[in-house]
Amino acid sequence: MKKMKPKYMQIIDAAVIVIAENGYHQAQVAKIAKQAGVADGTIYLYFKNKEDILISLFEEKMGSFVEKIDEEIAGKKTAAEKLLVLVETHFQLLSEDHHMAIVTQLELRQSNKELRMRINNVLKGYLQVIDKIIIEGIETGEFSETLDVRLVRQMVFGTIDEIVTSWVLNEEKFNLTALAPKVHRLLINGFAGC
Amino acid sequence: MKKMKPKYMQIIDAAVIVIAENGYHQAQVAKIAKQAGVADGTIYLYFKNKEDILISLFEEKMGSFVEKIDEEIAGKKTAAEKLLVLVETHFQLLSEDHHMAIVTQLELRQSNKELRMRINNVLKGYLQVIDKIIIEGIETGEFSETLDVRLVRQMVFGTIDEIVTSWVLNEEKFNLTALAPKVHRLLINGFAGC
Amino acid sequence: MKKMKPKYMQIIDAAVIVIAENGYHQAQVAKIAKQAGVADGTIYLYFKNKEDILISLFEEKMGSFVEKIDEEIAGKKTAAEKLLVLVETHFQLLSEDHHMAIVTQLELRQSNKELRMRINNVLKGYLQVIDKIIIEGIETGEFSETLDVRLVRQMVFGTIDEIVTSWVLNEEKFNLTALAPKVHRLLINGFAGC
Amino acid sequence: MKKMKPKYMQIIDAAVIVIAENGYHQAQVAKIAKQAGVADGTIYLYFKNKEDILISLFEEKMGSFVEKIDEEIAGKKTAAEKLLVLVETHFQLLSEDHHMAIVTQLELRQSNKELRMRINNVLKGYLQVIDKIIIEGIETGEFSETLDVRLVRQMVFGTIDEIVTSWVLNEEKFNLTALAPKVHRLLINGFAGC
DNA sequence: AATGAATGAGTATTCATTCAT
DNA sequence: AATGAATGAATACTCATTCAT
Repeated sequence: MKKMKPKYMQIIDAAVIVIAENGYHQAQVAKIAKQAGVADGTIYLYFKNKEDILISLFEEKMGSFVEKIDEEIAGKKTAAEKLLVLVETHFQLLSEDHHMAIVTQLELRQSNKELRMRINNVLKGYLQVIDKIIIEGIETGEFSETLDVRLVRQMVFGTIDEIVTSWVLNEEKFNLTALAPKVHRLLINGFAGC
Repeated sequence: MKKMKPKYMQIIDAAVIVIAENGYHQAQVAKIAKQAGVADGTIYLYFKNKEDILISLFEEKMGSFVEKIDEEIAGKKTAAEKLLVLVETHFQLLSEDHHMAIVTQLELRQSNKELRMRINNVLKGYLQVIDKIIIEGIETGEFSETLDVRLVRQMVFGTIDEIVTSWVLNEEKFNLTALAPKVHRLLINGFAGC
Repeated sequence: MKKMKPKYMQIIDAAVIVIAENGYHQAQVAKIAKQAGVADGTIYLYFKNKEDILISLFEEKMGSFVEKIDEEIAGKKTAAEKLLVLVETHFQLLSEDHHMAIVTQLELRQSNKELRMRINNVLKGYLQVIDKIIIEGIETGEFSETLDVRLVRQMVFGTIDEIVTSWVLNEEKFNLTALAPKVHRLLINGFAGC
Repeated sequence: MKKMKPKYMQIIDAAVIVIAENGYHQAQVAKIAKQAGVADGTIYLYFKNKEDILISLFEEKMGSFVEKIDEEIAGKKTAAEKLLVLVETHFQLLSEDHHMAIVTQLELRQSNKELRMRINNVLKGYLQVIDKIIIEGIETGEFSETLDVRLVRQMVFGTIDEIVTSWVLNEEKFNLTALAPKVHRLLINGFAGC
């Protein structure tokens, strides 16, 4: 399995650094190879092409992202609590990884439509985690039983994503994680705050 | 004033079509010129460079977008009503303009960071419209007085944007405008639906 | 006769200024037109094309250059004296016209081979003045009767031209005209200075 | 050291041929690459940009030019003899290399001012060879002790250059090398031929 | 497995010239 | 005579990918 070979992750980590520091359009394969300490051609022993590096990067990172969130959620009882932990952990993980925050929120979005659709596919694993929480909340009666799960998921993800992007664009000047409870309350209660 | 010259809008409209149909990275100046029915060089009588076409495109379209939403909102009394109209009109306008929907939700996001920051600047006008509604709602007591305006705005915009993008990615298979009331209810009342 | 029309010289004078101040390759027709205070299209009522402006420029300026030198030489008796006056006047006229010095020594040499051959043709009038002095000197016995007129003319012109070019490249920091007697002595007596 | 790689000189030699045969402004990079038998992109592995090819071309060729002249001069005793050999070798080397003659006398002068000043810099090595001869001649008493070295050098170079250019413009119809003794005598003795 | 030299397709922009008014 | 908006041909350079070693 190629993922076991040390150079596989070495190249992916190099890609994150190069993209974060140079921007998507300045992240040439040669630069990634240099950062990874391998020859240009070596890249192609581990990845089909440049796009494959980016997809794999997203898959690997998003995979462990979802794993960590799953772990954190596991112990929580109510759906509301789980949602809070999801928002908190999402904010926390990106706060801790400056490079990944830039790459996911800004740089990877410059990829072409096709690549973005494949990235969206990877994202589905995360969206399912959100869906599960919503469905659980509806079933336990915590959330309104009339909720449209897809719409709610889009509200949750859209809100979180917009806030994180804004935080990155503002050069991460404020404490993102601290916002989690307020965001959670907004999502649960809406404007009314009933 | 350059905007009065017919070829100015002619080129911008051509750019929208070419970008929507070919994708951002396949939207060569020559293609835009051909679509607009002018010579390549004529483009440069009206725009400084290619980037200037894209900025101008966004300014012109976003300008009339905000204008139309402002008009629709004008007659409404409550902040909640205004918010509904905003969501409705936002959905409506993009539903009516297939090409612009693709361009704003998918293609223009592939532009480089600098261009995107300039686009964000144009977007501010729209965000201020949202802010005004929120502030009005707080002042009239419709909305909770503890709301963090920025966060709320990010929830509103992030939610709308995510829904529209998802609609475009799904090839506009469902009726977007019809979702407005449900989205509005979600934003106002949250999951609880009190 | 087109040369009588005021705009003809107006455009030529504008070309000298534009070329001197912007360089040959930055001297666009539009810039010359603007400097001359006419529309771009008007240029083509007086000149066949851009090259024709440059040829005409050189013809007009070189014409009056030769005329003035002829006048100065007229009164002199010996060939040696005439040669001194020629060098002196050549230096003097270019010292007085900063723009023309730059245009003739640096900028016009960047034109293509064909244009340069046509310019060389115009130059022949000047070279004949030199030839006449040499021939007269040989006939009066002032100069060696074994002189190869063409070679001597090339030495005279090559020397003068190299000195003027060097003076322009040095940003005209020294008094060019003051060099004339030394240059004259060198040409007449060579290194030996017998 | 890049100069050791065979393709470096291969490209430079191709550039000389392409420029000589097509003219400076028709010497596209693609043409040079084709003539050199390499891909367009390969050019940029050896040269920073097109201008760098031209500078390097001049440096390499002028370097060996000066070397050869230095070698020829080495065995000669008097300054006058050395001057003769310099003129002779200068004429000889350009007679032997039709392409370089065209390139140095006609084509390279069409480059822009900045490139020309960098070329002038390379030329300084040659001018110093001339200077050394003049200074030596003054010190040994062969030449007048009142000579202005810079002026004399300009006379020598200006004369040689003008003669060679004229020879190239006349399509090299006469024997250039055979002129050396006459040119030498002219420079040494001037018109008087004492 | 690893290398890195070589490849070659692809594109924004300028500017001399024209011609309808 | 004069205008100036419109034209469209022409070109250096980058970088993902390959393949001989």
